[in-house]
Amino acid sequence: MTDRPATGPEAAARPWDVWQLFFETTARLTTEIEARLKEHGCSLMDYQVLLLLRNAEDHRLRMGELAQRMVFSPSRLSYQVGVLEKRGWVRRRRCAQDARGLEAELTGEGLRAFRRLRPAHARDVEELFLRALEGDDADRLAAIMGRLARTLP
Amino acid sequence: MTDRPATGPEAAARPWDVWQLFFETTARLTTEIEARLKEHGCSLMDYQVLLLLRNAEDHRLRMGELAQRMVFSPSRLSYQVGVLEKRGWVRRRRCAQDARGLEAELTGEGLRAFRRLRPAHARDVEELFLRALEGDDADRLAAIMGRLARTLP
DNA sequence: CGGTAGTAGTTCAAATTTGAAGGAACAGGG
DNA sequence: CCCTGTTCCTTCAAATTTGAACTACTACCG
Repeated sequence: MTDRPATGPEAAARPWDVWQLFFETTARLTTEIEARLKEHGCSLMDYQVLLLLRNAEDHRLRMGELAQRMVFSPSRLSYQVGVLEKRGWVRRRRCAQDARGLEAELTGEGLRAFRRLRPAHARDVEELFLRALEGDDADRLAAIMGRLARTLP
Repeated sequence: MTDRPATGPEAAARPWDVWQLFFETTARLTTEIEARLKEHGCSLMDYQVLLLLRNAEDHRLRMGELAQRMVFSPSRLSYQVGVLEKRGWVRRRRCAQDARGLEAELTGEGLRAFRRLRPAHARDVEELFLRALEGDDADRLAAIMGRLARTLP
């Protein structure tokens, strides 16, 4: 008797191995996607900020909101927006409702940059991530990620 | 007719949404696990290096091999091992077979540190990751990650 | 009002990460 | 043996990330 009786055509994965595989694969995947995007002069985090702003109402988001969605600390977001601002892709505006707050707003230049970067990045994600998902993998993965997200604090 | 006909009880996930959810959830998960591990005075990358060395033959690995498995650039690994070395958890030894190379070796101190850290970290991974996996989620996730890994360059 | 606690972002120094450049050792012709 | 090209790792400067202050403003209570 082993601790892993064969229960089907696929042997059951050991929980800890699943974690390790998940962790390593995630790192490899994002590293590769990042490397390809950088050839076009943009980091993955730069791109994600542009994406979030583009999808936002009026192409703007409060700094705090943006930090939440990027899973960034406040200071990291502040730096990140600073970089994009210097590049002319984003602008900071004081928030009308709350004078403490700021909004990051996508500039026309930023929107053009996003549109320019999107095709290549979409192809990279398609090739490196989506293409590997077979059958209902995408739905299963989405369901699993959704459960993980809801469990998180 | 929409572009997403209902094909079952669960609506099909849009590919791009799956990618975004995967990306964001991964970030939240590792950020939280990292934060908890750090309360015990160790970063997640520190821990991963200790883990790889502990599982290696003779508790040693070539720097290059370690870099590959950590998905680290050579310079990043060099720095990381330097940190662990200063802490007394790892030692560098010149490689006998190839005088160009070095091996990172876990010290007794390092092994003790690993054993001290493991319980809490295992609980964190259990609570934040494994607990959210229902039914055959673990197997499916492992299969998907395996396919992703094999697709990567 | 005035005081007090809490919130939103920024800033600064220290730690980490990146990417280019360099030094030493192997490999394999010529 | 002596080149020449390659591998393995380190080093250095610049860019990024962290975490602890710090500033300005809001919210609420007396």
